[in-house]
Formats: sequence, C-alpha cells, structure tokens
Amino acid sequence: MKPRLYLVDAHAYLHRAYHVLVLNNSKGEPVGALFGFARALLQIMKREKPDALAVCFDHPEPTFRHKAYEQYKATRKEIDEDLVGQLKRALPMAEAMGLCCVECPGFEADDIMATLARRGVKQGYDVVLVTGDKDALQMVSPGIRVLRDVTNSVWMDPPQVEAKYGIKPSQVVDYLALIGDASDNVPGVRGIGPAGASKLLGRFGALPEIFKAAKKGDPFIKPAQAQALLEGEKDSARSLELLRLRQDAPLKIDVDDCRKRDPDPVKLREAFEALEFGSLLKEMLGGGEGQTTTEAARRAPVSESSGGTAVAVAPAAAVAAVTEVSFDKLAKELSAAKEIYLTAAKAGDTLVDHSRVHLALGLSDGRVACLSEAEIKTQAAAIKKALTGKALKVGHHLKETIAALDLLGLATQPPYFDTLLAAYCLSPVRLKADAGEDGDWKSPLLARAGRALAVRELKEKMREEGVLRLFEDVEMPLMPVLRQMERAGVGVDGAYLKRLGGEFEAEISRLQRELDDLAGFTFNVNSPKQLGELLYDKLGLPVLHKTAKGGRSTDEECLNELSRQHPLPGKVLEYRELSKLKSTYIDGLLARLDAATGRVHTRLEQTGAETGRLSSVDPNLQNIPVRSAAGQKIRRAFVAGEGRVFVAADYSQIDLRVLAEVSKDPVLRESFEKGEDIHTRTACEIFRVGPEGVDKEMRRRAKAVNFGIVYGQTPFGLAAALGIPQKEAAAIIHRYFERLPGVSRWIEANLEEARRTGRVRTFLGRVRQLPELAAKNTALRQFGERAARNTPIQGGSADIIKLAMLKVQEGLDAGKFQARMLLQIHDELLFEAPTDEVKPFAAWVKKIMEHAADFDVPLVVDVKAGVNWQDMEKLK
DNA sequence: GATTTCACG
DNA sequence: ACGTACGTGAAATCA
Repeated sequence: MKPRLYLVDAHAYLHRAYHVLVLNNSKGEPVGALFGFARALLQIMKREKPDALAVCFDHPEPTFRHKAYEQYKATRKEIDEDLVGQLKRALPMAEAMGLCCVECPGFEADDIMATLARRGVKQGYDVVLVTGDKDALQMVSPGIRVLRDVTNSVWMDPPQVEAKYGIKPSQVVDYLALIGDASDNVPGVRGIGPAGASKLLGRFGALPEIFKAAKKGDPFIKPAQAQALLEGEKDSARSLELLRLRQDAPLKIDVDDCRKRDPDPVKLREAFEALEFGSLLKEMLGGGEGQTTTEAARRAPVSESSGGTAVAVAPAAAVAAVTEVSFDKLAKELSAAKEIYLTAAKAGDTLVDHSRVHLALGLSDGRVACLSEAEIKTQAAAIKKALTGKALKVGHHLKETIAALDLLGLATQPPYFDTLLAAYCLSPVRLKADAGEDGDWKSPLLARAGRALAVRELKEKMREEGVLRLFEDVEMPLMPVLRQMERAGVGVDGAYLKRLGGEFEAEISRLQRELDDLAGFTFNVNSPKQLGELLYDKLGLPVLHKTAKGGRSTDEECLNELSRQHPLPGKVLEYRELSKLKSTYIDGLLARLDAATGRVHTRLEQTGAETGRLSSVDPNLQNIPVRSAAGQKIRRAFVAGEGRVFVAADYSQIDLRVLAEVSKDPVLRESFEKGEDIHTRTACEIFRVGPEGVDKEMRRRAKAVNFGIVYGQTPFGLAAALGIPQKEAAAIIHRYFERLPGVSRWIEANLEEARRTGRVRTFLGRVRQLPELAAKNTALRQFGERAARNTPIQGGSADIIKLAMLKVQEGLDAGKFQARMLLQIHDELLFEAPTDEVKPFAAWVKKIMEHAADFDVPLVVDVKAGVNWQDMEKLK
C-alpha cells in the first residue's frame, strides 16, 4: 500500500471552531478556536493514522490574488480580535503537537496544499486534502482525494465530484468561475447558478467553448442565458484567475519532511498547559502499554455537527495503573478486603464479544487477577465467598459483570459501587465502550479494573455536583432491580409468532407483486434509493421534502401525501408496515427467544439516555407495536406463564403532571386536582370555550399543543404537526402562554438558569450538562434550548418511575406477593402475577406508584390485567 | 459504517 | 441566515 500524505487546511478548522465553540481559559483568554483545531488534528491522527501530515497556514501578507484583484475577499468582515489572537498561536501550538507546519508569504493555505499534493503524488503518496473548501476539489484526481468531514467520513474522489456536482474535477475551476463565491467576492457570471453551470460544462466541456457557443447563438443556450454569459465573460475570467490554485509555491520544506514524528512531551505539555487543555494533553500523552493500563477514561468524542461542543464536563474517573498478579496471591486477601474490584465479560456485553465468561478480581492497591472460564470454575468456592461477602463490590458496568457471573451460577450480593453509573450521574452523555481486540480478553478487563479504582474521587465529584444522593439512593440500588427484571425475562409464544410470520410473509409477497405490476418492473421496495428513482424520476411525482443529507425523502409523510396522486405510494406504505413488523419484531424476537424457557431477556441500559430514562436493547422491548392492528397481533405473542397473568400499571399524563408540579401553574394544577381531562382543559383555555364547547378537532389541537409545550415546539413545528398555517399555530401558542402564565414563567426561568449554569436538573437533582446553550451556531443553540426545557420534564418522569420501581421491588423482596416485575416502558410497569393475587397486587402497585414521589400534584396510575400484552382489561 | 425509515413513550 | 418537537433502538440498503 502507498503511504498516505494528509494536508490540512488550518484556517478552515480555526474559523469553524471559533464560531462553534465559546471557550475561555481561566485567564479569560479566548481559546475555543484553538481547542477545536487541536481536537480536530488529534482526531485526524487517531482516526486516519496518516504516514505523513502537513498543516497548511495562510500567511498574513497579501497574496498574489489581492494584487491581481483588489476586491478579493473585500466583502469579508474584519476578523474579530478574539480570533486574530488565536490565529497567531495556532502554528506554534500545532508544532508543539509534533506536526509539520507550512506557510509561505504571498500564498494561501490552498496553494500550499496544491503544491504539496502535486509533489506528493510524484513521490508515490496517496494524497488526502483535509478541507471543506470547494476550491480544493480541482485537485481531485486518481492519487488525490478530499476529506471534507473527518467525523462523518465524507470523502470526495473523482466519481463523488461527478455525482455531487455533475462535473469532472478538471472542470471545477470553470464551474466555480461561472457560479462565483459571494463570501470571497469571486464574482462569477450573474444569472448562472449550479444547475446551469453543470449543464453548460456537460455540453461544452470548458469555459472558452461555452462562450464561443454563446456568441454563435448555439440553440442549446437559451437567449437569456446567452446574454448573461456575454455580460459576465470578463468577471468569469477574473474569477478563474482567483480560483485556480498555484502548484508552484516556493516552500522551504518537502513532502518527506512531513513524515510522522512524535511530539516532544516537554514542549507539548508547556503549550497545552498554557492553554489549559488538560484533557487533550492527557489524550496525547496517555495510551496503555503492556498489561499496565494508564489510558484515561474518556468521553466519546463529541462531533460538532451532531450537537456537542467541547466544554469538557465532569470527566469520568482517571484510570489508575493496575498490575496483573495470580489469583492465588490474591485469594486470601479478598475475603478480608473492604473493597473488591470485579469485571467480567460475556457475549453481548459491550466489553468484548466472547462466548466464554472471563473475570478480573482486584484490590484497591491495583493488583488484579484475571481468570478464564476454566479457572473461574476451579476457584468457584473462593470467588463465591468474595462475591457474597460484606465488601463493597466495585466495577465498571457492574450489572453486566453480575449477569456474566449468573451464567456460571455465581450470585453476587450488594453493597455495590458502579463507576460507570457514577460517571453517568455526573454527566449522562454517551459513554465509550471498551473495545477488546480479537482474542485479547485481558486488556479490556484490566482497563475496567483501572477505572474502578476511582471510587473516592468519583464520590467527591458527585458530592460537588450534587448528585451523590441520586447515585446512592436511586441509581445504585436500582441496578440489581434491573438485573432481576432481565433475569426474569418475558414469555413469548414462539409457535404463534411463527404462524403470524407466515401470514405476514404471504401478504408481503402479494404486495410486492402488486407493486411490481404498478411499476412495470420489479424493484426493491426496501431501498429508499430505488423507490425514490421510481417515484420521482419514472413516475414524475413531486419531491415533497428532502432527507437530512439532501436525498429525496420517501418517508411516511411524503407517501401519504403522494398517495392522493398515484396508487403506488399507498401500497408502499402497506408493504413497509408489514415488512417492518416482520423483520424487526417477528424475526427479531424469534431470534432472541430462549428456546429452553420460552422467554426473551432484554438488557435494560441504565446509562443509555441523556435524560435519565432507561433504554432496552437486544431486543428492545420498549417499542413493541401497539398502535396498528397488525402491531397488536404482535403484542398478543407476549404471554404470561401458566397460572399467571400480566399486570400493567401506567402513569396517566406523567409529563404534564411533572410540568404542573415544577411550574406550579395554577391552571394545570387545578385541572389535575379536579381530575379533569387535561387536553380538554387546554382546549378550553386556548379556544376560550367551556368544556361542553370543545369538539374533537379542538381537543386534538390542544393535545398537540400539550405535547409541544413539553418538547419546546416552534410555531413552525406545531403548524406542521396540525396541518394548519404557521400564523394560526403562533396564535394558539400565544394564547396558551397567556392563559397559563405559570408555565411560561417556568420555561423562562429554567432557561435562564440553564444558560447561567450550563446545566439543567430534575426535581431529584439529576443533572444534564448542555454546553450547546453557549454555541454561536443558531441551530445548535436552539437545540440546546429545547433540550433544556424537555429534560427536567422527561427526566423528572423517569425519576418518579425509578422511585416507584425501588419501592415495588422492596415490597416484593419482602415477600408481600409472588409477582415479578418484568419491564419498564417509561411510564408503565409490566408485571407477571399469579392469577389468584391479581386484584390485591394491582391495588398495591397502584398505591405505591401514585405515592412514589412527594408531589403536590396528584399522580394517577391505571392498572390493567390480561393473559397477553394486548388483550388487557382495566382493573378498578 | 453511514443513511434512511419507523417502532415506542 | 438558519432550521424547525424531546428521548430511544433496530433493520435494510449501499458504498
């Protein structure tokens, strides 16, 4: 394989980071641009592992372009002083990171990149230009690619350029010279846009031929376009000069000087400490080696595009060094220890995918013994003693360790301390899973053991953040409750599900045939690409909206609308419904059904959601269909065991009750105290009528408004949800806040505090940091604002049901009933109870759930019972 | 691995 | 100018 040379446009990153990250160090110096830049460089090195890399800088002196065209970049605003200061520090910082930096008076970074790229190809490198700038696409060729987005791996090679712009890379300069670039004051030809430019170049190949044709009155060019071209010829010639990259910059260095080298740790430390980039310093200097691991526990890298900024908050515990010793040396001390560190791996755990169980056991001084499954078995007696003793069992992702030990018949007893759960209480962001190399099962075990050594540090941090009670009284005790639910599993009637699968399959084939007939040929309905081509190219239906990444959407909303014009989209919807239900639920569930017990065992993830909710994986039993008739057939496959029935208990309107409690809004509170239908009451308020004057449509709208209030809706969003004009939606929202001023005040005050502190909290003190609130990027910041509104509500509801689960399980453990708790679906608990105790059990559960939290607003729980999860009767 | 779609609260 | 209702997980396709 050829060595790979990466050429990075420094200023592109610095500018972008400057606008996204607002970050000052303790000296008050703005460092956001530098932080984002350094993080990006680190990301490139880690993810791409280049053989050679050069960071290319603009030189402050005017370039040949300024001399050629005095208006070049003239419309750009003066650069902020805050940014200028950072630009000056960027090159020395990159050098301290051990990177080769290049600048050249009179030339821009682009020209340096072009020059090095050309030389690199000659010297046998595969060249990658790391930049989002369109100009760079002119360099794309068989040996040169452009990497536009490192996080999302957006690459441009010659076919990509053709696919995206409809032109060859060799035509990029001509293309840009036609369409111009307003931000750089490159004029282009007025009246020619991307579509026109690509069409003209496709037909005539290059600029001179286009102008020749325009002058000759070629019939391919419409008169208006011809006129635009003739008027813009001079401007385009100018543009051409500015756009063409120079490949002859007189550089002091050559490609081989860019070969990878390691940074001087002293210089690096000096540079990063001055900037206060402690986390990045650790990341660069860290890295485990051998059997002693020192790599810091890190947050998953946060990508700017997906919503996070780099304000590092509540980092997970640093990892202490661990030393591997033999189990024999440890065995005696384990039984007397106050704290034991344990980690086990099993198939399905994110730790490492093995069919065998492995275990690491350690002491607080960092000595750890690793045991294979065979060794676990021979040492079972000593291990059992350690697992059931009085010592604090410390681990990282402890529930999975306990589950793995369960498989070998080894039970574990509290007290527990889970360092992953502690990290989640400190900052509930997505956490990086430890990855195990194939065949290497010890390293991830040791890494986790190292992480687990930070008990005291984590406790202190939790105290500072105000989440220690949440951890000690709620999350940590909840862990074994969840484990009990996982172990219990849920009964599934496999034979019924297989029959149902046959029925669905027959219907799916029938729909496929009908669709082929309608289309006139056979196509893959599951392929959004093929379906899009059929709908929009072959059938010529209008494109109603685009997907996130610019494609033509074929989602349910579009197809519903299009079904008024053509019979095909409606059929596609029928096909989609059945094929989704079959593949995800019928086939998916059957694949995870334990043949021996007839039950499925989900994993309830305690650190999976940023709001404090649980999530359910492998399989997800929190999104079993319920809305459609076909979906309800699937729900019937969930069955209670012999002599038992399901009891389902769900909170009524829990989110709005939490909102009523925290906002203290008199109308909301009164409505719940009187036991009114909340959507009807909201309709009364926003439409100014009495309850008898509320018709179905008014209630439907009020319900959407109530949802919107919880989610942070905009008039645009409400209008889309209800299919009404945006003005009308705005008026409704306005009236809502007029009539429920307590809600309005809470939203304002909550947001104000969130901005001030950078975090929001639920009534239990559960915290979520929202660095997005400080983003300069509007969309990102607004996302933060909606999350700031929603999290105390959604998270507050999660708090309530968690408290209820603890109390319920406590009663069950005390032997009050034979029932078992099986699932939690955010506002609902599903139990399995012996038929003869259903009524008293349901009444008891209802009472516990309704009094789980110390609320003024009443909480209401509805209970139902039935032999399957679909056909359930309401209990009084 | 990213993208798209869709199941749930 | 920008993007547009919160929070999840799973499957199929396609590069």
